[in-house]
Amino acid sequence: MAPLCSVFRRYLKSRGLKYTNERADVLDAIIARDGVFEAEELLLELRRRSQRVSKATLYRTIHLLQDAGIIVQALFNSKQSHFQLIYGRQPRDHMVCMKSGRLIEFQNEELIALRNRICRELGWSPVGHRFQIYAVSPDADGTKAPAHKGQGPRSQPRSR
Amino acid sequence: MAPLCSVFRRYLKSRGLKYTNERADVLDAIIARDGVFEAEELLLELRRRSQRVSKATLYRTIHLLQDAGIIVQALFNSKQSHFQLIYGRQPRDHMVCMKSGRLIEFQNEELIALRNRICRELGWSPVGHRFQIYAVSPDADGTKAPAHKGQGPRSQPRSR
DNA sequence: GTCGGTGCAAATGCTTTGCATTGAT
DNA sequence: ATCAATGCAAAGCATTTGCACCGAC
Repeated sequence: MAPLCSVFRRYLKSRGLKYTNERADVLDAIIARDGVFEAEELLLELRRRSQRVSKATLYRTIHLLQDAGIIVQALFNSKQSHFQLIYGRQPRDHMVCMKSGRLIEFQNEELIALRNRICRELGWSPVGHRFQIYAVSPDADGTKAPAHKGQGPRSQPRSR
Repeated sequence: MAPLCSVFRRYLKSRGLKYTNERADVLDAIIARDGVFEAEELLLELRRRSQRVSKATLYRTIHLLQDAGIIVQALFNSKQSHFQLIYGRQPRDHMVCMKSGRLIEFQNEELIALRNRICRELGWSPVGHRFQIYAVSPDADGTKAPAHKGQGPRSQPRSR
């Protein structure tokens, strides 16, 4: 499989766009994180590597990477967007603990098969999906941890 | 099954909160829409019925309804939140057309079973889930419709 | 040398909050 | 009467955009 940077490069070229240092740095930071990430975290990662990229450029690059099929949106709690590297990997789905906020990723062949079957039955052509399970992790069963900021199925009283 | 308003009422009472006209109106509007909705749409629905509810109250009520387990968040494209009535119904999952933006809901027993199995295998206890399929609907195959504002799997060039 | 890219600061747009007033119990 | 709820306008915050300067091809 071609390294990600050349995939990106090829994509950019095909669109008449340029492969700049900033764009390369962002992609590197994403590869380094290897998991679900949000924009702010990437900014920190970049700073850690003393690679300065402005917020504006970061967001613009994230969009390009989505178009290029290298990353996709993931998760859907909290108001900020989360992304994950997808190119050349099995798509991963997520399970979030409602008590501790712990997040794990998993893959499931059956899910894909089921997804495709559902589409076929309705006459649609599958392109992608997003699946997130809300659950309670075994290690958090008695705990009342700080919990994720997001908003999955609610149940706790709000602070107000 | 108890009517929704009394479920809501009971929830509010249990928290020492009040059942106000505004809250009742919001719930009614949600029931009337019966499907996925966003805050702004509810505001319109309310206005149509000449029931004036401020934006602030609407959002506050939406949170209460989530806590009460009457509605849940749904979808995850676009930046605004989408919700759907859930209390006393089978949870519905969604399929969004990447070309036309068309949205359909579906239910699938197998999905729930699969979800539970995945949880069990990992030792977690399922609470809920969110599943959205990105696909192309049969009727939109050749079309280049106005498409949803959201951001599922990207593929089209951005406007910039 | 050309366009496209970048950073900055300002703008957006959804959602939340502070506060004085109003209303349900 | 009391304590919560409402509406308004202001504040928040992640993300986007306008613009002048910079840099990849």
